[in-house]
Amino acid sequence: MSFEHHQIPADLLAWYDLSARDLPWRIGPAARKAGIRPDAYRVWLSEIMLQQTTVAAVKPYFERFVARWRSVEDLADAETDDVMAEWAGLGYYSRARNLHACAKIVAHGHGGRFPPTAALLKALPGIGDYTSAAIASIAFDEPAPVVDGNIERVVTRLYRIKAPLPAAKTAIRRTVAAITPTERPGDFAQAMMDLGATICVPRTPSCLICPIAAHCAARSAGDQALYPVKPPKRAVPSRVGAAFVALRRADGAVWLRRRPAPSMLGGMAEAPSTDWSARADGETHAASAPFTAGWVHAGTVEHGFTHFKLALEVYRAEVETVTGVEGWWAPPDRIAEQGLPTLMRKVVARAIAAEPALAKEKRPARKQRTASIRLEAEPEGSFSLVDDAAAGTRRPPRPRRRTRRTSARWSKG
DNA sequence: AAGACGTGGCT
DNA sequence: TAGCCAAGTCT
Repeated sequence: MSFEHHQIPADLLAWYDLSARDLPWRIGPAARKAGIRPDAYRVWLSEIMLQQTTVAAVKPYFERFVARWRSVEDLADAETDDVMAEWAGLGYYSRARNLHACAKIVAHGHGGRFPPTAALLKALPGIGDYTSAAIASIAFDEPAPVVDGNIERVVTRLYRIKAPLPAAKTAIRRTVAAITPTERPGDFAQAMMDLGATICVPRTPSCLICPIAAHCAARSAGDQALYPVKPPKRAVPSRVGAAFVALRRADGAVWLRRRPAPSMLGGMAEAPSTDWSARADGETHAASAPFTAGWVHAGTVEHGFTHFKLALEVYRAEVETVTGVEGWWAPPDRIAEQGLPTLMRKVVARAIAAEPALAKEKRPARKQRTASIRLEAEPEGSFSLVDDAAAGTRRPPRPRRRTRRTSARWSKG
């Protein structure tokens, strides 16, 4: 098989010329061959956003970022809180912090130009092995070995690499370096990623239409499903906590504060919440309310993170004002601008959807619809309360069975 | 160097 | 449903 290695780039690039995905941060293969290079700012921004994140999720964020900040200098001059708020919902928020730090270095330390080699790029915050190679090859034509999850899959199949990840990374990188062409290295990297994303997919790869099936050892052996070999996953533990949503009686504004930078969701806005502990009960929640108010249990929000599951008990209270604690009021029509991560959007949505305690006493008990109600950020920046169960949206009916929770009323002290 | 770090879509 | 997975980086 090895005597055919030199054919891989040619066959793959021929396929890419016809089948390249049209993405907002890309220039097409035709433009690239005409000597046009993509804007390094857009390449960098897209690569940071795409870390562990799907293309579909990234697209609207990318469009909003480049519309708001047209250059790396613009982004460097933005307020960090604005950058964080614009990032809200994309996840892995240290990326946004590093993004802004990187923009400042490039704008004020490198004259607004990204350094053009992988080695130099890798010194910048948020740019590691993959991203440095991707930017260097796509924006600057350096034949740096680009290795992401797609390419790991493609290469372990091409060469039947049986060593489990991540130990196999060194061998994979060496292999990618050996087949990366000096002509069109950026298109080669993007072609490999397109192949992994559309044909050489994890479960059932479409080998019949693969442009490099002829060079694939796993395809020959028929064991392509075995690669890449990965270690078993650890079970994810559960944590619990409570969140407190104060609503200003006058206008329905929500009291928010900022989470400390180095923590989970660091630097993002939140409705004040307790620590998220491995084990806790109502007593802990009560003692941890941020201030005294008529807190009423409004339901539970469940949220899955990478390394733990979280169940947050949501309490709401209607108040005149708040004193003695750090934070700010977010008017109801401006909640979308506050930079609430998805977990906290769920929390606020749950609290707003909960019926006021007084009304509740007058009405017959009604089943809670915790998971069907959500806050949705509209593209224009508005923020709407969506009730899937009532609105007749044509989502497949979700199996919903939720134990009715009694509203516990208590106040601090 | 293994674990922290988000979220949404798909099976 | 519950798990798996996605253009990784940092410590």
